[in-house]
Amino acid sequence: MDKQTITIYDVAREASVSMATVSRVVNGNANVKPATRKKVLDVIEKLDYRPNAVARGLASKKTTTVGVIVPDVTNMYFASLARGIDDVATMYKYNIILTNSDSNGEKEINVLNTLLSKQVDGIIFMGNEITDKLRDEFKRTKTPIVFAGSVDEENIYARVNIDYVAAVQEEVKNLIDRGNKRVAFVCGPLEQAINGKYRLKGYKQALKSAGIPYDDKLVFETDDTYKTGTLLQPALMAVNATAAMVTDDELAAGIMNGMSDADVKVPDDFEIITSNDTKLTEMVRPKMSSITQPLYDIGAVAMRLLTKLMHNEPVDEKNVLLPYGLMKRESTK
Amino acid sequence: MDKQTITIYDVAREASVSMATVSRVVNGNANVKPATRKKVLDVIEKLDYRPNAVARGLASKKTTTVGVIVPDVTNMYFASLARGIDDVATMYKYNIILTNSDSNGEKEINVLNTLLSKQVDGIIFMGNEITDKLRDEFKRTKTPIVFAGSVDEENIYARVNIDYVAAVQEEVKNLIDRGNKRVAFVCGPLEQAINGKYRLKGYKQALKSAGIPYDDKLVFETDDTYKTGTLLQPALMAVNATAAMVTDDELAAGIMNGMSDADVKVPDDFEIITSNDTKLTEMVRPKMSSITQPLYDIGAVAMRLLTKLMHNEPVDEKNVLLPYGLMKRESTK
DNA sequence: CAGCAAATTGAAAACGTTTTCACCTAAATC
DNA sequence: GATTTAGGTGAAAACGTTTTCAATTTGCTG
Repeated sequence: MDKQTITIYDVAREASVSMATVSRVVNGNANVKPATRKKVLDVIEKLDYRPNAVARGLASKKTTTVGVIVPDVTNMYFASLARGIDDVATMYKYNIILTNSDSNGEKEINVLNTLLSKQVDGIIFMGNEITDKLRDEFKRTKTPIVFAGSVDEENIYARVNIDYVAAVQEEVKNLIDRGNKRVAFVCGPLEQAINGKYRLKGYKQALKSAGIPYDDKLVFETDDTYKTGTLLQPALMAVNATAAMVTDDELAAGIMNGMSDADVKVPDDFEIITSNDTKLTEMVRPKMSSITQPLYDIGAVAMRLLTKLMHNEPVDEKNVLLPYGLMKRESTK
Repeated sequence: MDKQTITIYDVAREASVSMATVSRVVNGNANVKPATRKKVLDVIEKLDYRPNAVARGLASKKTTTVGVIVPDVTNMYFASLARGIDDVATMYKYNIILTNSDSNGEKEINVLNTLLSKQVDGIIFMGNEITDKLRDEFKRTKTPIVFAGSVDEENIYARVNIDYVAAVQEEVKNLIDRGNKRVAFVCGPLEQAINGKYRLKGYKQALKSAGIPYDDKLVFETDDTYKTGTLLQPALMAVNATAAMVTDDELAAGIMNGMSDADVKVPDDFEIITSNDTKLTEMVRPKMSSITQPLYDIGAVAMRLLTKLMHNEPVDEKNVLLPYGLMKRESTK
């Protein structure tokens, strides 16, 4: 007894109808007489027939599978998006092939190509540094692509984000209004547009509005890890920063713990605001104030958008911006 | 111009060879003359031919895709396993279809069936309560299945875990040796064998060795969430517990923060040990002492095991136990 | 240089569906 | 009751590969 030996043909024979008819009842096609529908259904039940999705995919050119490219599921930010994606994918009868890219351009290209060879019906991409080579690969395919929590400066692809510029600007303004003259900006790689072009822009705008000159000594480009954060305290002190706007929660947690370990009191001596509002913000002490993002929803909306694209439905706005908020907790005064 | 219109047939024609030969070079079959191999390769390059994995799957009955059933990727424990799985899957040229089950029996069955209909070559299952119905579904298929971080009491399926009984026993013994007479056991659902049969057993054994009678008032069955943990302080105090062995890191973090918020000092007034050693343990203050588990490796080894099963290679031991450790941090004396 | 084994190729049959037509029936129209 | 019309149905052709088997070529052996 092999894997799955009962085919549509067996059902057809047993029910004395054609394969076409079996296919119709399996697919809920209306044009089949109730009596024969029942007959076929009974045989399907009796034989325990399960349609082979691969054969179906070949014949119909639809796999009901979408590819999801994510830097690292182990990062709670992305895990939350992924969960939102999977939930609405399931809702629409799709499955997701999940791949970790480590934000590595070469891996991203490889993974994209294997996803395409597997004939996924659509792709959701997360990752913020889109190299020219990757962009070229994107352009080669007709398969719909949407970005989740990732910007597209060239305004080609559908994407869902929050307004990073405005959010950072607002938070940095608050920091300045509270008397901080030297606010550090601690971020992931500046090559990533989300940091280098958007968040940094918000930071600069806030400074400008407040009449504070931009000082690049206050900008700390990191690799977004907790560990790196824990090591940053001396450098931050060295430039006399009294607050930091941080672009990643784990990184921010690292900074905060580094401060505490060096007996710098948060928020009294140093204020910290983070950006992703993962559950980490609540678990850490003091709890971290954060820009709030609807993480799950970003994924969910991205997937919903993708279903529209896959079904050739019109989408009114390619650049969807979900509302953000500002959550004051205990790492700010 | 559609999705991907260049087929193996086009390549064959252009290179004036048969489809069979093209198939051979694509699959690296040795039996093809170097000259014609080069000719074919050139045409492939020129036409930018990409094999259609779906057609390939239908013809070969191998999809190079495995299904992964996980309670929730958003939980760092499972995210880490998933990462390990994906990395070795990639290494062996497999992709993973990732599905969240919320540990819901019905969802697990649905998801299993759609994975099977998609003809995955293997399945990795995470989740600890295996209902009879689910077990029946498992039995219906010849597709190899391995459990990751999940026990199989019936000893049917390959699985990779740590020795939960021994680990818990050891840690609880330490707690007792340090003078704690009343050690609470705070766990997820006891229906889950990993809690109800393994960890609880370790807890009981430790008590017994120390000559302490088992008191079920000290056993707290929860839903494994952070939030629930934060609410547990009063109940724990009410039964005069002075320490707790906790089965989930987020849950433990909740308990610890709940204690701190109620001015119960950890570890001086209350000791806490957790079980999964996710990076959360280091981020929280005080840092949590934990049983250490090689999370990534559990996933990686499970996937490696699955490749063996899929290739019909012999596996020496179906029940693989990876080494655990005990990491003292700051939540214990 | 005949004879045979090994290496290289191609034709065609799977693989298990969906989908396009054409055909047939039974109901509806006049 | 002849003529449409629409609903049901089946035959067979896709879909793009792999794989089997036989045919052809090539290379050796003596």
